[in-house]
Amino acid sequence: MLSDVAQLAGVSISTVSRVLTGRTPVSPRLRDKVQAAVSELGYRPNAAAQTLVSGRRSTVAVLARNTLRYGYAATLQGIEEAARAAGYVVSIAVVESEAPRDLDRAVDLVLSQSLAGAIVVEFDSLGVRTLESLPDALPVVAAAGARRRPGPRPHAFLDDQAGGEEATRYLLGLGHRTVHHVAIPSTRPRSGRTWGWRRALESAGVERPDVIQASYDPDSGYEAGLVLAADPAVTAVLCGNDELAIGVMRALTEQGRRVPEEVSVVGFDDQPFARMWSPPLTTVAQDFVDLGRRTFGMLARWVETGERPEDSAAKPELVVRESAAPPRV
Amino acid sequence: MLSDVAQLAGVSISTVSRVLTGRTPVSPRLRDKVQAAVSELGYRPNAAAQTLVSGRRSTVAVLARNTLRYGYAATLQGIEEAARAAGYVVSIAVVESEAPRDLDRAVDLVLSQSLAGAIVVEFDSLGVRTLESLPDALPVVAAAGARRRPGPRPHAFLDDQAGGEEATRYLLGLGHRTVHHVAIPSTRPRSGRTWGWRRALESAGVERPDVIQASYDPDSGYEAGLVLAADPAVTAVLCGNDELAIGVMRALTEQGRRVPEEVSVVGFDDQPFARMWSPPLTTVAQDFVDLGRRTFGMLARWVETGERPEDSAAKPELVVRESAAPPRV
DNA sequence: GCGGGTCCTGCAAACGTTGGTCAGAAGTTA
DNA sequence: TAACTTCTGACCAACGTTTGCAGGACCCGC
Repeated sequence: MLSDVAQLAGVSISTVSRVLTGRTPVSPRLRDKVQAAVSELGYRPNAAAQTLVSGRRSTVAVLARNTLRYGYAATLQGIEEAARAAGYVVSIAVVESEAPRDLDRAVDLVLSQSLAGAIVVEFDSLGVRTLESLPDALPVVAAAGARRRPGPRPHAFLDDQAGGEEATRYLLGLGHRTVHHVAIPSTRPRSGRTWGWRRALESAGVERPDVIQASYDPDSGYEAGLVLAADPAVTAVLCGNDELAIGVMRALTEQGRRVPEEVSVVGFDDQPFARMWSPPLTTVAQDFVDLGRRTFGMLARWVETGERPEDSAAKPELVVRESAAPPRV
Repeated sequence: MLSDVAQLAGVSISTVSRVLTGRTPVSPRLRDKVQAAVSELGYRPNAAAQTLVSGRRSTVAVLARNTLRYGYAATLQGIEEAARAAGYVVSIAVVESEAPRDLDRAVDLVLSQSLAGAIVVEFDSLGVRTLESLPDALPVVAAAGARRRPGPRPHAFLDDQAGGEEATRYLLGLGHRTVHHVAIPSTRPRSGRTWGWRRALESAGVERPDVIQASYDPDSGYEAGLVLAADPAVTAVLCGNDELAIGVMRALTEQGRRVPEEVSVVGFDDQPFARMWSPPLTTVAQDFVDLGRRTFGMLARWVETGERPEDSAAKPELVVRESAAPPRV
């Protein structure tokens, strides 16, 4: 309590407040006395009272479908890191499922706080819906996987379309006739890695196989791998993420098709285990931690200056390791 | 603002407050009018004002060394899930390094909020320091990896000592003469998986090799694997976590020692990729998500009833897959 | 030594809720 | 129909801070 400090220091409450906020000059003599009293009492300002009167908010909420999967967790880490450096607290709310009540629940919880702003991790279609259900008055920045044209809310994104294109061109460049694709669920139809893969094939004038739709998990990659293994024409596979890639590779090797000698496999994300796989996984590295930092940076600037930030993009990078090779002739 | 709602509904501010808090009965007629006004205006109570006057807090902070590594992220997920269900918001603060200023920074940020309580993820030695620097007045529960005797603060833990013991006995039971161990950094000397491994060897009356000390990462497992591979007497290795295990396996196979035919490897944690490895990894599964839920449950009960909770424990479970086998005769 | 200016300090009013107290209305019983 | 009980609704203080305003102390130059 400010009044206890004031009493111990023998000054008025407002002087203590001024010393602590630092906005108004206070004479060195009183300042020292106040600081001594503060540390003697171990005083901590009451956050509720502060935001009530000053309107200053210093927590930002993160809404995400998941916090465990690598991309989400890494983005969250980046956000937290940047927020902590800037003196903001970050709170999290996961949107459990597609069910409207789960969305409402998460949004309610988030809005029940006194927020400076919010970040939604828009790596999936639920993210898009989440973004829409937040009030317009709240500054919200989205951290997105795929590039998209500027919309009502600012986005920081990873240009995974460019990544998909690059990886596909790389496989084609190795001499493969075409590239198969095991896709993660996509946010919107014409964006993302799948679209990049498609464009690369088209601009190379090459036959485009059907997309094998999967989820995010290795199991689902394994299923896909089984159907791929059954088709002798398959020599190169681009997977929507690294988990899918290891599932695919597992199925392939179990069916006696060697990677990369008979089939090349490329992943996406460059999760920590990717380089430890056997063979070490060639994959498209996405810097999620940096995405998180950037997203928070945009939000903080918005909140502090009042200027709505521009979208920001970063290009993923192909990391060549050993799971892809030229086809056997 | 409550007054806007009151005006629109044609009632007094306190009536609106009564309707919203629900503590005092209000006639159905007015209640409906108020609720209509609330939804028309999209009114949300001001959280700062509420906690200021009522003293009710509904955010819990989580302090952790890391949020990306599997065990931490999964624990966090469990905490968040339970908290959301109970209507609490969770905020996170990572303690970046051993440096005191990083600890202070995180603790300051956490304490700058109006907290109901806090949880520290005590999987490492920094966790125990964090626990110590939180004020005694704040309800704090620790989520710990290793069993420990009851201390000043309540703990929820995973009994990884039992897990380490079981895994070691399993390898011995397969016929291995002894079991080598690649250890993660430990919180305290006589606890955890390493201690379990040691006890299992001792009670089997078997020679105990030196511990190979590693960090948490595959690279460090790889280093360890290299020294293990050079020693022909090594036939079974228990690793402190799954990342270490894959690093070890990679080094082993690179050096021409086949897993599990020549060397058996067992991991710890059962991360999602473990069952997709080749060979699928035999490992000690720890339910971190459940640990998180339990920890939050303890904290919530404490906060709500005022009774300090008892420690709670869960035993990990050995998941037998294909990376361990009887030694060649 | 005095007027004018510069700093500093303290008083008091907010910020948006909650919840206790009290008055008045409605319902019930004799 | 009067008196009594039981609710319902209005008013107001309080929560712990920040900050505009005004007055007090001190310093400088004339």
